[in-house]
Amino acid sequence: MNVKTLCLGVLSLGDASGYEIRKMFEEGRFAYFYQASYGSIYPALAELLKSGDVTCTVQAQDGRPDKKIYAISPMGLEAFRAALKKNPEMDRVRSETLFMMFFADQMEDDHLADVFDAYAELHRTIVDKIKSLDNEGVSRGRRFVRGYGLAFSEGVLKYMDGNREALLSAPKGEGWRDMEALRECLDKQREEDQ
Amino acid sequence: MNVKTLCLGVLSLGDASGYEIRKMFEEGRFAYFYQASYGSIYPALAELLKSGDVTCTVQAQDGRPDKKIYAISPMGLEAFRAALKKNPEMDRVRSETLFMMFFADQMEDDHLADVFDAYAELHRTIVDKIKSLDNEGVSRGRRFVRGYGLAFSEGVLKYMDGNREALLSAPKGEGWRDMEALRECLDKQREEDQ
DNA sequence: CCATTCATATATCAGACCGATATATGAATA
DNA sequence: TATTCATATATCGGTCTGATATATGAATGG
Repeated sequence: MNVKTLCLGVLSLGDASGYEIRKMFEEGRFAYFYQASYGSIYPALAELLKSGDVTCTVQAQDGRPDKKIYAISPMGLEAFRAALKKNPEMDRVRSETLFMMFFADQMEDDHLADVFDAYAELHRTIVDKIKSLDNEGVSRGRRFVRGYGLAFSEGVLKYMDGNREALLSAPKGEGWRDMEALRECLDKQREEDQ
Repeated sequence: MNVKTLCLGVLSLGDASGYEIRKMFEEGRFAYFYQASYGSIYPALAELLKSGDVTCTVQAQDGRPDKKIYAISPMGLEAFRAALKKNPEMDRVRSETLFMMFFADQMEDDHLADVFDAYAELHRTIVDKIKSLDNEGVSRGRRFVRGYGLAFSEGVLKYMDGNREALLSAPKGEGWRDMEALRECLDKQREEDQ
C-alpha cells in the first residue's frame, strides 16, 4: 500500500490539500497506525493528478500562498476500492523505545527509568485523548480503530504500571558483557592471531 | 536509530552473521517491534567493519557458502552505549490492516470479515507464542518487551473478540460517498467549469 | 516593540531503507 | 525428479523520509 493509495483513501472521505493530508498522517487521525511525509505526499499527488485519479483546484488565500485542493475522481475511487479488495501486508513497527528497553541491562538506571516513564506517559496521553473523542456520527471503521488504539494503550499501560518496579529493580541478567571482559576477549584473540 | 546501531545492539549480546541478524529482525526476537532487511544490514555491517566498530571472521562450511561471523569491538560497544543514552524517537507504525479497516464502509462485507478474522488470528498466534516462551535466565529487558507484547496482543484481542459483531453488523456510516453520488458531483462541476 | 518560533502553504532532494533479485549450496516436499 | 524452502553471501532500482527552501501570518518571549 503505497502513498498514492493512502492519499486516495484520505480523499475518498473528502477533499484536502497536501498540507492537510500530511497533518492527518503525522499528527491526526491516522498517526497512530500509519505515517506519510511531505516528501512522499506531494510527488504522489502529482502522479495521481497526471493519471487522472484526482483533480485539483487552486484557492487563492489572503496573505498566504495559494492552496491546492485535491478531489478524488471516479477512476481514483475505483483504484482505491481495488486496493481495499487486496489482503493487507503484515504490520511494520519501529519502536526505538522497546528496542532500547530490550537492552535494559546496558542502560544507565536513571535513564532507563526516564525512558520507561516517558513511554508510560505517552500511553496515558493516548488513552486520555481517545477517551475524550466524541464518537457520535463517526463511521464504524473509525470507531473500530479508536477502540483498538484504546485497548492497546490501556493494555500496555496496565502492564507497565504493574511491572515498573519489577523491571527497574531487577538484577542485571546474563548474556551481556561489560567493557573489560570484552577487551580481554579481544586482546586474547589478537594474541592468537599473531 | 539507524541500522548500524541495531546491528551493534544485536552483536552486543553475541556474535552473529548477517543472515542471523536479519532473521532476528524479520522473524525472531525483535520482529514485533523493529525490522531490518538484507538491503540495509549488509551495507551497515560493511560500514561498521570499516569504522572498526565490529570485527569479522570467516568460517568455511561444508557444501555451503562461507559464513561471516561479526563481533562487536570495544569501540562499537561504546558507540552502542552512547546510542542508549539518547532519548528514543517516537514509535512509527505502519498497519495496512488498521488503515483498511478505517475504511470499513467502503470494503466488501465478506472481505472485511476475512481481514478482521485474520488480524485476530495473528494476535492469537502472538499470544500463544509469547506464552509458550520460557523466561528462565532471560534478561529483564527481554522479559519486559515480551510482557509488553503479550499485554498488547491480549488487550486488542479481547477488544476485537468483544466487538466483532458490532463492527461487522453496524450500518454504514456517514462521511463516505458511493460512486454514483461522486460522479454526479463531478459532472456538475464539469458543467460549471464550461 | 522586535526577534524568534510556530502555523499555514507549496515543494525538492540527498540519504536511508526495502524487497526483489542474483549466486551458491543442501534439505524438504510434492 | 522437480519445486520449494533453508542457509549463506550480496546488490540495486525504487520508495520514503526529513531537512531544507520559499512565502506568508500568528503567537510567544525578552
